[in-house]
Amino acid sequence: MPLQGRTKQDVLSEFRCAEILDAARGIFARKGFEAATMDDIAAAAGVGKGTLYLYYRSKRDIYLAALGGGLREIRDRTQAAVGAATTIHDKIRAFVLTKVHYFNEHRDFYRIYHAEFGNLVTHPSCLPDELMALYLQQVQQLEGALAEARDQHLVRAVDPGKTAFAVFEITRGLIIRRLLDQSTTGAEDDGAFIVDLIWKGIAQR
Amino acid sequence: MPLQGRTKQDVLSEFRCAEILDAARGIFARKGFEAATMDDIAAAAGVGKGTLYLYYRSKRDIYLAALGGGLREIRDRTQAAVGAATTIHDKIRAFVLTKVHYFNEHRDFYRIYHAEFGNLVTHPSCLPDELMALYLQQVQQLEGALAEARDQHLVRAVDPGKTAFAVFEITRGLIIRRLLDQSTTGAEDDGAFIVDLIWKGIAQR
DNA sequence: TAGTATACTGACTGGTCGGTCAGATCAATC
DNA sequence: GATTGATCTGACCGACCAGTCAGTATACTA
Repeated sequence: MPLQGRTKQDVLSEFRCAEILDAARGIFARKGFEAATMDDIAAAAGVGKGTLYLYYRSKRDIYLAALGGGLREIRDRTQAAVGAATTIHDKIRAFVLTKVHYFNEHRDFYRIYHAEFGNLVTHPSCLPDELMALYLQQVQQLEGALAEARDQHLVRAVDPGKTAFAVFEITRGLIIRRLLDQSTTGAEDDGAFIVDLIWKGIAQR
Repeated sequence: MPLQGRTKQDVLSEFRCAEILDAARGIFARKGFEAATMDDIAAAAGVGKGTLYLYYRSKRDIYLAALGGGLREIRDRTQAAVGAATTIHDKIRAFVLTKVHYFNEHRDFYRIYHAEFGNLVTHPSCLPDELMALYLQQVQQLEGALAEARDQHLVRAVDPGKTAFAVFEITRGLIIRRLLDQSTTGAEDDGAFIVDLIWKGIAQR
C-alpha cells in the first residue's frame, strides 16, 4: 500500500487538481484574472465552489498553479530544443519554433501567460520569485548561446542580452499578430521569417 | 462673450478634465484598471468623488479618455517624425526613437498603454474602434514606407507588415527591459541597437 | 440682502464576489 | 444496516466599490 504513496487519496487529489486547473485556464484565458469568478471556475470544473478550496487555498493560488505549470513545461521544451541544436543558427531557430508551436497548441495558456507578463511593468512585484525566474530563464539560455557565438566570431559583436530579448519579443509579437488577424500565414512561415530576419541582422559580413 | 465660446464654463471644465485625467493616469498606471478605485482618483485629483461624474460618465470613460489622449499624441509625433525623414533607414530610426523618447517621458501613460494593448489578445473586442484604429495606424505608416522601399529594391524582399510589426515589438520589448532592469544603457543606445539590428536584417546584399 | 444658478461633496445604496462552514452524500468496514 | 470518515456542496457573510443624489458652498445678479 505505501509502496508508491497513498494511491486512493493521491490519485483522486491529482485528478481533481488537474480538472480544476484545466477549467481555470479556460476561464482565466477568456475573462482575465480579475473578471474571472470562483463560481465560473467551479461551474466549468463541474464541482461546487467549496470544493475548489479543498484543493487550493485561494483564487490567486489556482491562478499561479495554472501559470506555473505551463511555464515549467515551455521552459523545459525550450531548453531541450535549444540544447539539442548544434549551430547558433539552429539554436535560434529551435528557440523560436518551440515557442510558436507551443503557443499554437495551448492558446488558453498563452492568453494567461501573455496577460501576466505583459503586465510585469505595471505590477512589478506581485509574482513569486520562482515564476519570475522561470520567465527569465527562457531568455537566458538563448543569451548564453549568443554570447558564446559572438566570442567565437560566428556572429557580429552584438549585445547578447538585448538580442536575445529582441528575438523573444519579435516571436511574441508575431504570435499576437496571428491571433489578431486570425493568421494569414502558418506558424512555420512566421518562425522562418523571424529566424531569417534576425540571422541576417546578426550574421558576420 | 460668444466670440470664442463660453469662456467661464469651458475654461473651468477643460481645466478640471485635465486635472482629473492627470490624476487618473497616475492611479491607473500604479494599480491597473480593475484595482484603481474612483475614490483613489478623486483623492489624487483633490476633488470629491461626485465631481468625477460631472465631467465623465463612468470609470471606463475616464480610462478611455486617458488612453486616447496619449495615443493621439504619439500617433501624431510618430507620423510627423517618420514623414519628415527621407530615407527608409532614417524612417525606421525616426519611428523607433520617437517611441523610445515618448515613453521615456511619459512612463505613467506607457504603463496604461502597455497594459491595455498587451491584453488585446485576452480581451479583443472591448476597445472602441477609434482607439483600435489609432493603435494600428502607428504600425501602418512604417509598413507603407517599408513596402515602398522594397518595391524600389532599397531593402530585401521582406514582408512589410511582419517587418513593421517586428520593429514595433522589439521597440516595445526594449522599453520594458529598461523599465525592469532600471536601464543599464540610455534610450539613445537602445534605439541605435534596434535600428542597427533591423537595418542589417533587411538591407540588400 | 435676498434670490438664483452653478459647482461641488460624501454618505449612502445596490450589487458583486472571495472565502466559510454546517450539513449532505458517498464509500468502506464491521 | 449501522458506524465512521472522507469528500463535497451551496447558502451565507462581510468587504468592497461604482455610481447616485440630497444637500452645502460659492459666485453672480438684482
